[in-house]
Amino acid sequence: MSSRPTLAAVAARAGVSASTASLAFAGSPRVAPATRERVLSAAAELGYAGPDPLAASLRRGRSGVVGAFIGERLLYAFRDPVALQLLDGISEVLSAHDVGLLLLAGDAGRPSANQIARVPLDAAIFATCGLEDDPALDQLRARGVPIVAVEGPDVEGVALIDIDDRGGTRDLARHLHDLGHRRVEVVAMPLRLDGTSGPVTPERRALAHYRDVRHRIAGVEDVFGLVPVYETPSNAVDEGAAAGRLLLDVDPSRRPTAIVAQSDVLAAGVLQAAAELGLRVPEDLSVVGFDGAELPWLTPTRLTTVVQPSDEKGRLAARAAMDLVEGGAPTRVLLPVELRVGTTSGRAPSSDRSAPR
Amino acid sequence: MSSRPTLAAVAARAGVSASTASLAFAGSPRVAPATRERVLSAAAELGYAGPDPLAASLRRGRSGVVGAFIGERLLYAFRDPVALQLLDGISEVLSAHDVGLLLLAGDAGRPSANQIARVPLDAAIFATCGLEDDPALDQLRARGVPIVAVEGPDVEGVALIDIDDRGGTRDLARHLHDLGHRRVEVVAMPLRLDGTSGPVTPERRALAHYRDVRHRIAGVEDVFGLVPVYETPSNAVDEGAAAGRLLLDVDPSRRPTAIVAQSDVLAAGVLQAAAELGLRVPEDLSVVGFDGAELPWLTPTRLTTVVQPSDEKGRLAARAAMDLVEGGAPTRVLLPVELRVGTTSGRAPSSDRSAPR
DNA sequence: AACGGTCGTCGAATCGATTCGATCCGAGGC
DNA sequence: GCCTCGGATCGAATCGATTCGACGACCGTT
Repeated sequence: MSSRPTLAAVAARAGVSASTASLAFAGSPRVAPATRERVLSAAAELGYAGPDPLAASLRRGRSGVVGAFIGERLLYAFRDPVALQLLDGISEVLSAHDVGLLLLAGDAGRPSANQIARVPLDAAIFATCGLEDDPALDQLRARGVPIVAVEGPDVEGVALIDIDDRGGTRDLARHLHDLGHRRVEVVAMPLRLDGTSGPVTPERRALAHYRDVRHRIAGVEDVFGLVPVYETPSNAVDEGAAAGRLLLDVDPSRRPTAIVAQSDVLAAGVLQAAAELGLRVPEDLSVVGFDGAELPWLTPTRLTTVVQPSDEKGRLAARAAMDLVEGGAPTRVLLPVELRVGTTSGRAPSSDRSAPR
Repeated sequence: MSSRPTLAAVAARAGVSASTASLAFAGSPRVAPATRERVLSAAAELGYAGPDPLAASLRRGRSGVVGAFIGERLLYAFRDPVALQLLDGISEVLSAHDVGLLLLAGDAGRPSANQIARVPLDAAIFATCGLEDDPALDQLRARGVPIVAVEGPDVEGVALIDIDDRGGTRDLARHLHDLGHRRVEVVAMPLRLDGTSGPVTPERRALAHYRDVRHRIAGVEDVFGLVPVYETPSNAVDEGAAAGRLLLDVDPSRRPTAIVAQSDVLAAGVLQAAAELGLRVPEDLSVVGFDGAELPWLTPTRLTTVVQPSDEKGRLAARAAMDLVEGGAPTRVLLPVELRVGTTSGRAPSSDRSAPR
């Protein structure tokens, strides 16, 4: 009936002071083994399960919890294999430090200000959201919570983990160019999460929230100049398929010979659309993706893509977070990516082919 | 340079007592609007972002954090669409209460005792793990943390959210029986997470950790009696495919005419294996799943399956957790499921057919 | 003018540990 | 026999808020 026993109660029963009991639980070498034993068995008798994490956190000034901000609703965010690997990497490192991982994703995709205010965070990782004007960002900074951004907002005082989106897409584009492709179109991930889809206008592009999306467009343009970009409302297979149908179901003379999807998931959708329309890949159409995600159901097709180290990204982000907690200064990292040629890219159809280089 | 301002500092600057300042931040109606204003602007001037969650939590005795235990490593757990929906449901409800969701999954799949001890939890939800002898369970109970189990451990004092696994599989089995199937085999999810795969012996079955797996076997046996059960090491498409290859690549006279996969994900794998072996579904083989998961890449195939309300399960679990936090008594819920006949089940091949009933 | 009732503000106790410097004790050195 | 040293334990301050009962002032009654 009475409330749980406290450290003081245990100490009293063991005949030691609270400070000693605390030391005993912390496993300090300054307490004699025999004493520790006494304390521990007193605790067992009282059903004391160890120091209250809340009280300990308050005193220590650390909560042992790191928050991960997910830009979308959980359900959608984790359909993305890259987001999943990222989070897995984060979780792996945090666990090793006995630190908890708090998921922050609201109903509308964005955690409420209230929620952020109530939750004790040692650090925050912006995992799949890239808003420089995110209100949560200011809120956290005001509170003095260290922040790590993964391909996220590039702001003073924030640690940054980036991958070479632009270089990677450039390699991809060059690969296609070498194969003789000249009519290339891009299927883009959302530029911001407002449900918009369709051809991307310059105005729209100026509104882009996500740096990776911008960079992945820029990489293609480095090689092909201005290309049509079609924005999907969400990074999902079916949206890729929908975009694919629109771009491919046109007069063959206007049909692109290659599609650069900004993610493997979108690319899978485009492949699906191509199959529906009876287009052979890569004979009639090349499709390339980005991420190097594991999509077992794609077998035996192997997507031409750019492999990024998603899990390493997560691990680095978590380590950066732990570093900041320890008082380290924010750093920036740029991770390399690697082109992986699969079975979905080939020479441009002969009627369209230009002599390579 | 100096540390963050405290409530006391803000109060001093506003010329009120700490208690009043606290009331002001809490939005209590007992504080005069003018005073509240003074406090708020004093806070703004000092760069005070609101009461420290840790201190507030300690005093209140609530941390505003609910933990979700994931039985596996994040990466694998969330490949399962059902787990994802479950978590999404949980997240939705918790967000509405301004409560944070802490993911507990260790490197080896199991959070370390240390991690659990350090993290302040108001309640814990056992989301995708069903161990009655989980050490974490005892640890949490000792600490007095309320627990909700989702198809999880059935223990005194724990709230339980269950679905009708047995009834659902029974419906599924009856459906197959009505179609004339007599040689039926089960592809099971892991009975416990130790990497084992292969035919399930009675001894193995006794070791089963997961109630849903046991119930889903029992449901089939209610109709067909003892049937061969093949255990997969992990609930994933490729494991389903591997199992499928083994069970289907045998002499046609011994080949099952129907396979009951314990999840849609496994069923998808079996379908893949069947395709590789040139078996037509449902003409040569019927395949049924469980869950009613959304697997967009399966289109246009529609799996015959049992639909369970995964998201509702999550929402109920979260509500149960909030209830327990408020001091409510643990309850048990059994959610209904519904058979959904798709395109993957049909009459048993004529050579095998027995006259239905 | 005394009194009852509100409304707003304040004091003080409390939540449950951690931690640093001080203290105490016995053993060993000279 | 006295002094020192080191290991074990203890006291007291502290972390930063919340909350309840008390208190003072002001208003309207009778």
